[in-house]
Amino acid sequence: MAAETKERIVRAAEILFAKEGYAGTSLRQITESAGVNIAAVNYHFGSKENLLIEILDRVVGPINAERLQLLDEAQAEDTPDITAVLTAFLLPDLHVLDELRSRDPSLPRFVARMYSEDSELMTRVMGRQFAETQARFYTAFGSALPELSSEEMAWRLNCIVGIVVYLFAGVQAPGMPPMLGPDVDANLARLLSVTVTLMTAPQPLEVSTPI
Amino acid sequence: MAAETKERIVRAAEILFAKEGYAGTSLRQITESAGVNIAAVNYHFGSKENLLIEILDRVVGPINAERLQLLDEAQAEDTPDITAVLTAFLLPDLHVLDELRSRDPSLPRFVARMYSEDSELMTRVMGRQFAETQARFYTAFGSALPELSSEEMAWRLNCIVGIVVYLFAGVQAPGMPPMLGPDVDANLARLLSVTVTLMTAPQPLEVSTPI
DNA sequence: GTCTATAACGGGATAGAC
DNA sequence: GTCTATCCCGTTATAGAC
Repeated sequence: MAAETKERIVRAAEILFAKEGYAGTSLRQITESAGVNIAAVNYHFGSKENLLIEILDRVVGPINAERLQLLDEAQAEDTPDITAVLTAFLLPDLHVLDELRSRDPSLPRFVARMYSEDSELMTRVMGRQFAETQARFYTAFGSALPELSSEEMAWRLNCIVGIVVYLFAGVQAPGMPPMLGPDVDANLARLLSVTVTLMTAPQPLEVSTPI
Repeated sequence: MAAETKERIVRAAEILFAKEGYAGTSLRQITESAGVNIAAVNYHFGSKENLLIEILDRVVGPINAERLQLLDEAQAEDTPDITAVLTAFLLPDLHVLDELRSRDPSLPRFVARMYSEDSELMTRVMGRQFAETQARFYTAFGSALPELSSEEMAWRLNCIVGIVVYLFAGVQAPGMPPMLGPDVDANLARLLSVTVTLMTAPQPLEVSTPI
């Protein structure tokens, strides 16, 4: 029963963390929602913080793994163009988002929350997860967009990360349809149409500083 | 001393909320950091939640006020083009971001946090603040981009909001320069170059659904 | 391996003196 | 308007029975 109890805790905790935040969720809520004893979290994970780390790794890990795999495939034959590199970057996000959403509609927000939480813990986990991926993609984007300064390229890539994080946040203005539909391919196409344009926009002129 | 004590509490609390989140900040932290008595929050604001609402209003209110004013000015003579409307939309963000940053480097993150917190409270405050602004800008963007479907227009505008929220979050990859420099005009120019391109990208084709 | 019970502590809020 | 003292509750974590 050990494995099942652990799983029940993880499934309950990730939803609660997504809805209420890490600090806003108590072990009582988690264990009650999971239908396990209140002592089970500390028995199986050692502490509330270790539970969060496990959940973070489970969510972020697959994104990076698929990103690197898609980039490998795109680079197998020749230098991929910007659409191919962006697809390798974005598609894993949409897959994970879809998987999270299918488990619980509020679950994707968990990822967005990680980005606006500044704690030492988040920086550590996210940094460890994203280090390799970042270097690989910076190089790939640089090859696909040789005319762009690397600084501007990184800046625009950050804009795209902002858009993706916002998708995960699932912010929905009243009366507006959700930003993502049920079809992953359609979502990707729409996202590519703006992000490809964004990355290939002409390099802006330096603004002259007044005297 | 009443007014000063209230101010001291607000200034201390907004920084702590930005750094640790609402749930992650205790009244003891706030009052200690403000150098006031622990009972002062409940005396001046009634509750911790009312304190948050006051801080939220103070941050979000000026953004909307300036947005509407700039839009009024842009619409005074004739129908403004997309750059003018986007400037009215984005410049107030950069102003507030700059003002927050000058008070404390971690303060802008407070705004980003509001977007990823899903609580009933956030939805209520943000909804009340943004309702009028949203309607006015949807119309203005529609006039500036008549060839775009209103649904696609709203979708892209959401992408821009995502970028702006990410700017407020101040996420900074290791070894990368911050996304915003000290000069507001330069920041605006850079932001406009990608957002104008994003909004004026050709309308994507509908993805045909396979049988 | 899982439970109950409880320890040890910190949380928000308030009563009442000054 | 500001303080001290305290209430009452929920928090994480653990000890020990089963």
